[in-house]
Amino acid sequence: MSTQERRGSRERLSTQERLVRSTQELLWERGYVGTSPKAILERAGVGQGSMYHHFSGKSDLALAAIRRTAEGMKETAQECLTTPGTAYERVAAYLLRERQVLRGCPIGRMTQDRDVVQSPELRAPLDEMFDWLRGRLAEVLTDGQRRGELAAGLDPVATAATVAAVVQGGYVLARAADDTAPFDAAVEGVLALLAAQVVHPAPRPDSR
Amino acid sequence: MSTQERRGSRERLSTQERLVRSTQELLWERGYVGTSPKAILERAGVGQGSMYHHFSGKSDLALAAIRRTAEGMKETAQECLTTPGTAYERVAAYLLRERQVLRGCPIGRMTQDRDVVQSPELRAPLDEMFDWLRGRLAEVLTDGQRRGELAAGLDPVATAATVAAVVQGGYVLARAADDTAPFDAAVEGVLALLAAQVVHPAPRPDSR
DNA sequence: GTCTATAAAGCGATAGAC
DNA sequence: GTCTATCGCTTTATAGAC
Repeated sequence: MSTQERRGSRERLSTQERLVRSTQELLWERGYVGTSPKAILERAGVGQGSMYHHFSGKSDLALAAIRRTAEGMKETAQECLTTPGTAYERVAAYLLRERQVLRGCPIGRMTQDRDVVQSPELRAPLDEMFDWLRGRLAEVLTDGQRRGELAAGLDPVATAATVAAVVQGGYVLARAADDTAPFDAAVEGVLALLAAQVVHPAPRPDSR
Repeated sequence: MSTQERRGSRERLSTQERLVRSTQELLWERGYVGTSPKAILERAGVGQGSMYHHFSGKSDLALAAIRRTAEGMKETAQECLTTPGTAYERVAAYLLRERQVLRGCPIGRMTQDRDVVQSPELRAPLDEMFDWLRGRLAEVLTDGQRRGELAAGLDPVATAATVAAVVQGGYVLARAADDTAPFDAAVEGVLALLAAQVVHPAPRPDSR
């Protein structure tokens, strides 16, 4: 970690760091096939030689960018899923967190890129990230069942996959409509279905 | 409609038809950015002049292909959603229909293509298709409520968006994992949540 | 480390013969 | 209608000066 990396402004970052961040942005906006080294260099404000000095080529740079993005997504999700509250509330926090819906998921979008999915190295971070996410969601749901908050009949693993899929599919529907409404509706729908699994203790007549 | 179009074999189709079908396949496999006119021509087995005679260019040909694919998807979905049975069973028929999960959704994938979503003309068929799908799913669910099969508290519009999102997101998760399991789990999860909304009439002790 | 120059290949489109 | 030839541009990468 150089001292330069502490500041947020692009100008003070190392060449390597600027390349990775530019690639992260462009992969999100245009996908792997749609992102050219030239575009990356222009956004990073460096010459072609710098890129081929630090990275072996486009795929190597994309790998660094995808790994970085996947790590960031895990951190964001983890924050939502560890908020205090019931299991339902933690899942809701994940589903309702602020998102740039019309931009879609920077990791999910990579799954539609042929070159990415066909390369075991480039696909690995996606696989690992979604696997982790489903695992964490399942943990939260299992935890809710143990505490008696959620119905025992609920399948935590299947439900976790559903929750993750709703988010990814919500992005797809929203981008097709050029409108965030379908995303919000999909989230609202799954939250309502999940709410029906919340166990309400019988109200005690003598409770204060 | 020429007589040639009646047969299934590629050889007997018109040049125009071969171009459209080749484009449909390539858009599914490689997306819009990843599909070159050259690749289309090679798959269709025609020269470059033929393509520019029948279509104004790549985007024009893509428009024809996307419209065709969207129509096909509507027909397939409609078949599932009009099967005899309860509302739950019809939604289940849609969710559980045979799919080439790892290939993803040919329409959903287009939402990750910058050039497609940024063109109102190319995006229109996607928008229309998903809007129609959510509408039909909502109709089936509303129908189920009217017949007393589904809980009155269920929001048909939101739930329809959830169901559509689970399918689209399921594709994303499956492609990331290079495994159909996450898709199946997501579908299983939403079906279980929906099953909890099915109203079971109180068993009549005197029933035969 | 970073730059510019160059290259071979592919891109989307056009021209014009047949 | 269909073909081949060609165009101007971009892509990904390499070479070599500084």
